[in-house]
Amino acid sequence: MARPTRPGELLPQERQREILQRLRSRGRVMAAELAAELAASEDSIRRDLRELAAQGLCRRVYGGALPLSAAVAPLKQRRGEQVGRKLALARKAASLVREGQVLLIDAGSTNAAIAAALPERMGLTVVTNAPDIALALIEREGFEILLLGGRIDPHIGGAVGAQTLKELQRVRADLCFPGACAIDAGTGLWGFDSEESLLKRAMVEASGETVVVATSDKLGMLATHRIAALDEVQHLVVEHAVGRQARAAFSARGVRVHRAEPAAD
Amino acid sequence: MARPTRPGELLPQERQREILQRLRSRGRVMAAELAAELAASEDSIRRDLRELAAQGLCRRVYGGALPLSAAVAPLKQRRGEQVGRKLALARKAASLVREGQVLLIDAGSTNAAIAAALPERMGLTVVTNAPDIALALIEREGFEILLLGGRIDPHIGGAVGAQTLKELQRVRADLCFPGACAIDAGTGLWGFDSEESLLKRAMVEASGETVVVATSDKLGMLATHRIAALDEVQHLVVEHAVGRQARAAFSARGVRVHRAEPAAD
DNA sequence: CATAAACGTACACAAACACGCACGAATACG
DNA sequence: CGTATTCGTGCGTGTTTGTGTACGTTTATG
Repeated sequence: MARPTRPGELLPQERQREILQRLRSRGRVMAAELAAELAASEDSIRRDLRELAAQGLCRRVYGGALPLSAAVAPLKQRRGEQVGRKLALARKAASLVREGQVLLIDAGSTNAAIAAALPERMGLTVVTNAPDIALALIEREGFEILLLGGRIDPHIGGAVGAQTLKELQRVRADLCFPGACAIDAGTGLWGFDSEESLLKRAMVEASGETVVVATSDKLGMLATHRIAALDEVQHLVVEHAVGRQARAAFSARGVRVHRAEPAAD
Repeated sequence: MARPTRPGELLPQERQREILQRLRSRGRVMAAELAAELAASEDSIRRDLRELAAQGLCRRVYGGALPLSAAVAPLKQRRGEQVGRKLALARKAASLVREGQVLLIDAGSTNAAIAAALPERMGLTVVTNAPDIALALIEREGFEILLLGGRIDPHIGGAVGAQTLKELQRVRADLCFPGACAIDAGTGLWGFDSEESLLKRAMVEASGETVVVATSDKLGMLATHRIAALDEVQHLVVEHAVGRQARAAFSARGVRVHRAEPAAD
């Protein structure tokens, strides 16, 4: 393939702009990662990095590049324990997504992390009721974004209520990420808020498969509002530390359990 | 084909205007793509691009052209650009809001500044199609927020299209802030993008009063898509530097003109 | 110290490009 | 009314630019 610019592809300058943006928001970029996300060969990525470094816009390191020590602050914030764990979960969850799928992503900080971890240039369509998730995806590229409207609940950070429910019924998704719920191997999926649970229920119904991403404290927990039975949940993403027994309890009931990588740094 | 003007064809200037518009709405154009869409040879397109670049209206790159990095710098930067000027405008615009009103706020960096300048604890309801505006208000307190759903245009930074239009029709607002448009004392309000303008038009219709907040470059400017006549605009907020004559042209036609305080910065 | 991944360089190829030219149409002018 | 001029266009020419591949070198890691 020796074509400089193909219809759906990125121009070199666009790619470099994209790299700089990632550099700012993530604090680091890796060549192989960029190659996959920007649909270019590692060689082209390396060429870009070389140019950017020559312009003094980044610092090259073995494996990728770092910002010019300017935007270290966001990286430090990211180092927070909770955030590190969520990042690992999010990465695992994002890895379940396949080319061209339609994703239904609920509001919530864990789901926001998942959205941030989604690969670009895979022709993904994201339907969400959360402004922060929509905003994060706008600032990246290559996503078809569908916003669910309605009255916003400030505590949830997204639209809920009848209007949202109604809009949701016009959507069919492949994969659904209902936000923070409690999940129990015997009784299924539970939510804490009435209206919120109603919406999550509708999301599960509107999707082919459902992925539950659960921090450890949500495992084996019950709550007041029933969202779905366990056989409506196809995937469960848990933290690395979750023991074999706990995982087996779910996989025995037909749920595919995915364990996140141990939080690196 | 060597005829300058053939019945169905575009004049060079028309073509260039068309290119600029695409550049605005898509964030990039490619020579081959334009050639197909505008029914011209790539050579002509390249000539156009060369001229536009010479005029400083775009940046040429191998394969096509990009907006002048200022315009393309996704929201985050654009927001930070003319903060001083926009802040002054936003403050003035926010001062027009009265207790308990329902506001209809379009997407755009200026409008985001207005939303940020809105007073809390006034029982305001904000209806918006922009995730960033919704998010900013969630993080404050005392606002009732209604999100308009629909497909999101990444360059506009908000929902547009048929779905959004439909949802909008279920809303009545007191005050409307259509985002960055061109305004002319003779012909009224104009927009740059077709779908975007359609939405703005609907916003104006759904509101009791309309407030146009215009940076100086938008005054007396025309564009391709008509949004509203001048008698549908009740308020115009302009920068401090705008001269008496320009202001009089509007106030003579029944528009209340508000001048922002001089930018402090 | 062995090994694999990441890196840089050199090269070939195709797309995109700039330039010059000729043609057709509209306009200007005697 | 005929001729000259101007302008935009398409086509051929050679050049530039970005990309992938191949191969040797450097770097991190156990």
